[in-house]
Amino acid sequence: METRELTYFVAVAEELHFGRAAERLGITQPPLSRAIGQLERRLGATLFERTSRQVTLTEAGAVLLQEGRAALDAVVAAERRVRRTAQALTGRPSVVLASKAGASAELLAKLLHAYDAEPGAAAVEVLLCGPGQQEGLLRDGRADVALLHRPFDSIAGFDTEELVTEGQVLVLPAGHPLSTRTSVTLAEVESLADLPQPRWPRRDGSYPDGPGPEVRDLTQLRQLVALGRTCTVLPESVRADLGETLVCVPVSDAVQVTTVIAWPPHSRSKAVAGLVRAATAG
Amino acid sequence: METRELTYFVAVAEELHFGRAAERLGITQPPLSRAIGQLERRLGATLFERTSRQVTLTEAGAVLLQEGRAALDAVVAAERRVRRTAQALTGRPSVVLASKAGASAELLAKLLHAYDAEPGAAAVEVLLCGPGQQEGLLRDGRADVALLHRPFDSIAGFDTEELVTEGQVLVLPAGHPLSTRTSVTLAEVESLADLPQPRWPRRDGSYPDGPGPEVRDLTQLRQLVALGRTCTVLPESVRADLGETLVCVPVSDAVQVTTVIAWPPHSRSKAVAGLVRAATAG
DNA sequence: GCATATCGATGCCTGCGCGGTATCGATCGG
DNA sequence: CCGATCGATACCGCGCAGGCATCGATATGC
Repeated sequence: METRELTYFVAVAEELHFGRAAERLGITQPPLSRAIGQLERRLGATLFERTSRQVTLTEAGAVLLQEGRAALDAVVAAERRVRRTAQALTGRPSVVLASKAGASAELLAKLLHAYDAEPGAAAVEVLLCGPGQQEGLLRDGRADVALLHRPFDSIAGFDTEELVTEGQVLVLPAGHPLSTRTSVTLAEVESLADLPQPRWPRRDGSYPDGPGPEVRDLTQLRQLVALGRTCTVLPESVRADLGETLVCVPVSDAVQVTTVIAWPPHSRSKAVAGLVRAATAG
Repeated sequence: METRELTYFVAVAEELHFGRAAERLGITQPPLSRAIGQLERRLGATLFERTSRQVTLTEAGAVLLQEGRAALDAVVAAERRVRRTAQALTGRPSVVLASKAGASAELLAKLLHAYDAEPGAAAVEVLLCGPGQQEGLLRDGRADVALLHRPFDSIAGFDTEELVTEGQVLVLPAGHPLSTRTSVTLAEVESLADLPQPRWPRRDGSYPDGPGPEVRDLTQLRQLVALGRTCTVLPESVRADLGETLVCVPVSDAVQVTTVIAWPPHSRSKAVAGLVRAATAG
């Protein structure tokens, strides 16, 4: 199976429409139809059920979508990492570390400081991204190592080391009735009709339904909390960079959040190893 | 990057010889040279340092070998798993479970029994293989789920659930001086000049140097122990199928061995989920 | 109910690129 | 210095990917 065929298949499987998929791929529809047909013949499996009005995935197709995405990610990751190591030879080597913007800020600072002190430390490019994106960055080679937060981020398929575990706090606008409490429960948080929970984007970028505001990052979120439009439950460490207008109250029954450092399981990179060492030593 | 190019690259990287690599690939040397050259140009990286007498990997080449193998495995795994799910639709679905021949026999039997009792259980094909091979089987899709033994097998990149943890015992021919002891230490085992430790094959099939006999599986090993040519340290559960001629003595300071059930992190398969459930429930 | 639009499949053609043969050029051994 | 080894290059032919035109099926509008 060639990566070209896989790319074509994934495009059709995602669009469920040959014409749009072809457009996305920058080719015309006929060769795409033929490529998929040929792939099906070679695999001995029907991947799509198609009428002239509708295209649906078969079970075999669903399997190929899942596995094929992983395979394609692995291929482009290989490509990117080779490019980067080649560049590294003509300059100071560098690693890309992905972290959620705003999360684990203090930990990240300490980590970078500790690693920089190591002899032969590489330049660390920090890639701050939205929640749920680090996984993809790590999988397709745009990042070499990432800070993830269990149980929110999936660590499936990566090697990890635990760094810190912390409880969660409710972040409220100052002056809210609950802001003087010493502790609240999740049930109380969810029943706050005046401060509906914010809605985060799914993998595909769409938002679930609900009354709360749509948010993409912590800066937005902080602003919306300060404006009294929402409240949110976050790991304790956010306390560090909250201003005067926001208040934290521990949530007694929220799950513990563990920050882990994660990397692709076969990483050969000395820089990644050094970062992991610096992280776990600190 | 096309999988064909990756396959070519891996062949050359493994052989470090264009002629032999071409032969292995079933093509002639010139197109192979061109394919590699083109790949290097497209990646903007030199992958091999070649004189007319010697080919060596560059650092970028080493990275591509590592990542490229993983990527190729992912591609062929996708292919195999699609083929298998398509077959499964025209008959009873089946899962392939890989386990080291001879290891965890009792656990495996219990697991299969428990799973068979589930409603809608798939047929389980058991693939008994040599030590260190399960990882590859799972990675390239020949197996869907495997029983691994930490810390011997690498679980990097898989999802796992721990099943049992056990100590290790020294397996000796009956009548050996140490066979009457209630416990021994690793130091004692290693100093047994009359019974040198057996040598297991590496990934590539070659054997390390040393005085002990070369072994490929537990049956061979058991026979060699019985013949008084070697001794070995194995998890306790081997006691179950040792005959009269072999004796076990607990090793006080050997690492604990954990048997885990492992599967590719994105597995969609109900059968795999069922097996994992049966394993952890038992 | 007929005309029309939509959409995937098919037939046909062209050009690129993969693979083969022949050969060159560099390096090492005798 | 000659020959053997091995990767690179030149040249050629064929297969296949991709484009255009069109077909057949199905849902939609008047």
